[in-house]
Amino acid sequence: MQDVALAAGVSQATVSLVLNDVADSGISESTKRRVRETATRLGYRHNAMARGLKLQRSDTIGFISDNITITPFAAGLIEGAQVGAREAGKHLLIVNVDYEENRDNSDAIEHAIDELIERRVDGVIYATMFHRIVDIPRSLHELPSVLLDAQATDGSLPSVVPDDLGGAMEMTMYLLGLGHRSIVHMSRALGPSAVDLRRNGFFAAHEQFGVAPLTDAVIECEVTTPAAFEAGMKLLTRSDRPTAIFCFNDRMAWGVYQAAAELGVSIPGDVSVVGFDDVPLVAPVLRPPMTTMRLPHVEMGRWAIDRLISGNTQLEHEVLPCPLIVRESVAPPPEPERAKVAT
Amino acid sequence: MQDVALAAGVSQATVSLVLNDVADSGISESTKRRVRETATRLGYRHNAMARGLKLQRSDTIGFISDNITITPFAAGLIEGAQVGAREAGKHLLIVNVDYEENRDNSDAIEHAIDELIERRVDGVIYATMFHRIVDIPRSLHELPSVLLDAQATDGSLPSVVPDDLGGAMEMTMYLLGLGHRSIVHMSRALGPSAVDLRRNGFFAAHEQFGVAPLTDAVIECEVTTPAAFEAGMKLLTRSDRPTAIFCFNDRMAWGVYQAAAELGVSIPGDVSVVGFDDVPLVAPVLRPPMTTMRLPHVEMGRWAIDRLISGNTQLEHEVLPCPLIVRESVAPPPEPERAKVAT
DNA sequence: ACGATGAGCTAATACGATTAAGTAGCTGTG
DNA sequence: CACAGCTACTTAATCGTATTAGCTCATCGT
Repeated sequence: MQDVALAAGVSQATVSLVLNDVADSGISESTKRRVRETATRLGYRHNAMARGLKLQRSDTIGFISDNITITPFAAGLIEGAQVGAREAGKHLLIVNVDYEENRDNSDAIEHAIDELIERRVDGVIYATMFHRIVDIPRSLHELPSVLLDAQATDGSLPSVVPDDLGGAMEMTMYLLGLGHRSIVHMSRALGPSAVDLRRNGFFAAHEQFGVAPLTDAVIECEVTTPAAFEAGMKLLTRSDRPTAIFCFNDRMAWGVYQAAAELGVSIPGDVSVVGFDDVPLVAPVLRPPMTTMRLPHVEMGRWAIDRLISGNTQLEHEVLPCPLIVRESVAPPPEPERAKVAT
Repeated sequence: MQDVALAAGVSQATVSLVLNDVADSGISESTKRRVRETATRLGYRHNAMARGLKLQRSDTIGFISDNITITPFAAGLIEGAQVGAREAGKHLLIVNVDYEENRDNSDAIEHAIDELIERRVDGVIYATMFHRIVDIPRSLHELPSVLLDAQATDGSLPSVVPDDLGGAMEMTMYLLGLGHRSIVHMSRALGPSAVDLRRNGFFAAHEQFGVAPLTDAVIECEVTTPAAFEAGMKLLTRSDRPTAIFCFNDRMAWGVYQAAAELGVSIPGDVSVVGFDDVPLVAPVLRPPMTTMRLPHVEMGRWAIDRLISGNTQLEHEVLPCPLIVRESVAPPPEPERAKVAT
């Protein structure tokens, strides 16, 4: 700026006033033009660190996430946040932290937060790739923070999560509404919120509908396609084969698809199969395209950043709806063959 | 720092020397301890902006990428870069830019680069999600930059890309080596480097092996699972059905799997099917698990960041190998049924 | 002719750190 | 006892910007 000032024959202060378009600066148009020209000619670049130092803000938002690699979900969360940030003239400083369910890595997280604080980020988004409940590192309270796809054990921070409960309810109601009365929920052992909530939604829908769930309505296995395939093989060859299978997520549903294909069981003719998450590379390209619940990742990312930027200090806990994506894997239950007693 | 100094009864400079562990600072152990204690007690935090201003560096690397959302590849690239950055004490400032093949968005990219320069990032990684050739915005030359999964039209920047050519050759050689003589390459219209290179590799392998490729060895369709399914249906019902299908990527290969299932064609019994990319959620969980080439995303991300941090100014063009991941979708070609003339 | 007014700009300072150059006090030496 | 040399600090300049109070000068009204 000093150089530009010298070359344009004005003071450094003038350059600052001109380049920042300060209202009421009282700089004449001709000077403004001259300054701007010189700045471009000399290839002047603002120095965000100096400016940040003076202004006491960085226009940067920290984004801490676990295991970005493993899941296809990170992208949506990041994109939502990114777009919102750009609109507000902010940038995203993304830090990835490895997370394993059994390993305590709070050190790594604390460290990441410390570094963000040193950079004087305007706020922090703490995102997890699966909806779950987390302990909040103390230092997160030193600055505005929002939880993304997670909730605090002590509820001490605002957060945004998908409506797993409502989504699972809606999906189950949808199946019940079509006449299904023997629905199995294929899921994993309880633990992460997403698992618990979806299962609760499954039962809540039955209750609301006034239909008793099957006695062994839930079958558990690992959350992988091959594991779900194995489970599906058993399930579909049972004498009391259910008419609909509601899978915890799309990956598992795919496994059930594979089992059905192997056994010559038709979807949705013989059995309806639905998933959850709406993974773009999977759900719409299965044959037949799969009905599932969409996880509002982009919207959640957006909510988090907007919340942070708005400066709202209220302790909110936002639950965003999961839209039902109807495709072709669901049909009314097949007519029972033997007894067509009374229509 | 001033506050800490006051509270500890020393000068601000001393605090700086202590907290930065400056060698030969000649500060006594007792003073050091006292300063550190006071700093902790007062909750002192370094100010990265002030430090950056003074030191003229930000310890931050800009990461520009297109369409982070659409592909499952971004995660690997980012993770590799992230890990390398952390080891070097740097951070990643990630900017996402929308990219559509037909839309010129160089403005958005220029803008993103400008903002990174204003933040005085130590360098920029410019990543694309598909290996292709890009025009380099002028401003990228103002600071150290590396191209990730892309090459410059004018070759003016160092870059790292996967060995699509070599990978496709290796895969084709593998099939040829097993005895396959009628191999079809299912791909899309020429354009992006990945497409061209893999196709070239396919033909180069034939040449090197001294085997003439089929006359209509390449069939083109859209790069989606459903499109590949349609193409696969046609291909597998042809009278001169090939013994092996080498698909441009895993998504397409999946479509061929679907077609094979539909037609009762056995993989790999009747036809061998291979893909490319090794998409984690797809290739290993198909039935049977699919043989494919792994794209070294994490390694490329790592190479890019290391290259940037090393300060090496040489104009390198790194090509990283794609390992062949052998699973179960390949077998020797089936014995021809009619003519077992001369073994 | 002269003070008031306003337009158009500048000088000075602060933001929070790093670091080269100094200084005060002590010790050992010839 | 003078002084070099060391230890353990401190002083002060500097990085690039934003901002406010104040300065200069031309113009205007009376």
